[in-house]
Amino acid sequence: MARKKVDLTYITNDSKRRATLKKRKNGLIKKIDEIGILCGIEACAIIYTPDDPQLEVCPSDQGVQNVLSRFRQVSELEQSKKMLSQESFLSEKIVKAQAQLKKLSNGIKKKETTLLMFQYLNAGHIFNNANMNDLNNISRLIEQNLGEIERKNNISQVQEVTPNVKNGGVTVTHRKQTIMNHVHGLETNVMPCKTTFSLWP
Amino acid sequence: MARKKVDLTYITNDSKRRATLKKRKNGLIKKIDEIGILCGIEACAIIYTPDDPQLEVCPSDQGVQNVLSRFRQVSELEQSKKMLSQESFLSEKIVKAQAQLKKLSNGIKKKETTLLMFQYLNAGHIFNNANMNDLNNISRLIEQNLGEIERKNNISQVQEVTPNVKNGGVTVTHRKQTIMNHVHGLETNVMPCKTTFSLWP
DNA sequence: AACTATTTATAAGA
DNA sequence: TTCTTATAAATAGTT
Repeated sequence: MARKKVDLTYITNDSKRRATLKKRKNGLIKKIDEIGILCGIEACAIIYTPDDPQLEVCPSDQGVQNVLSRFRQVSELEQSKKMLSQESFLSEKIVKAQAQLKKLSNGIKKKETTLLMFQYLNAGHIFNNANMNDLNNISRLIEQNLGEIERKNNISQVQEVTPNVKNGGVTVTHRKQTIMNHVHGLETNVMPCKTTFSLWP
Repeated sequence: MARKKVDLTYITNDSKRRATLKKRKNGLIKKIDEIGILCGIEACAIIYTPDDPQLEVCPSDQGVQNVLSRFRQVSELEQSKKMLSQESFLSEKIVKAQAQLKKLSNGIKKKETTLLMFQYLNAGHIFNNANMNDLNNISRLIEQNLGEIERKNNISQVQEVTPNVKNGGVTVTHRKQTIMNHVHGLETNVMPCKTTFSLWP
């Protein structure tokens, strides 16, 4: 918007294109911030720039930023020592991480924002993986069953998958326990986040 | 931006706020579109409006739109018949869905976009669930191991979690198989997507 | 990175 | 609400 009407086609000139991207990215950040504040809604934008490996976060929610940087630190740490697999150590880490997250997520709004950020981070490293549809199926599945898992903390009964009308779902006690074992055994083997976004909550 | 300088505070007047949201939302869509075209990058925005349950998708990628609507149809279908749990039927559905996705994801770019969309849809229904941190941990874990699972399609060896330097990871053959059982047994018990976004890829 | 001539977005008004 | 218009804001080209 200036000096000349934009013609909406790919800018082939490299430096010109990078300049435009920078300017418009900033404009977009501002707009996203504004619409959120003015209209009292959650808004964010993702700009995927393959060449520029920078992850930006709006300074509006310091809590989320803290979570993010902590998350990234853990990712890097685990990347360099992938071999750690002592269950006691790992489950201790999970408990700590959960406590931190719970502390940060006192309001539902904050919770939602935090979740979004994790989703995007996740998307970042999943991009380098072919099994996205599998992952999607599995995460839906697990999400659905986690609540039940937590309620029945002491599971000893070995049971097969059977319909359970009262629950409006399926009873999978034995299998759920096995999933939890997985989590505790492998949680910190985090994939490095090779793909990056510009991102604002 | 007009007639008066905006003061950046929440607009308390209801109709005014809705009007502003509508205008600025449109502006944002346009900007997102433009930056993507001009700079040749992937860009999208999410605007979470609790009251307006509409999921918008830019008409730029018809393929993604198709996937989305199909995905939503499946979600609704499964919501109304949560009880289906015959493994044969379900794994057949998974195979079909995977084929569809593969067809749509011929380029990496398209693949990335599709994944983003699924992530957001996911975020939508996870919002109504308290276990987001658990889910995040688990999905990272599973994502990491799925590639290996697929390679070893016929797993019969029962093995405990042991360090495996050659893989740069952990051998979890038995447990992985169990996770796959879960997937096949429960995949279509999809949570309804109660929360909605405005969304553009 | 800063500047400015313009275009574009939009707050208020009709 | 939708349309119009005066003005603020964003930004293309320039330095």
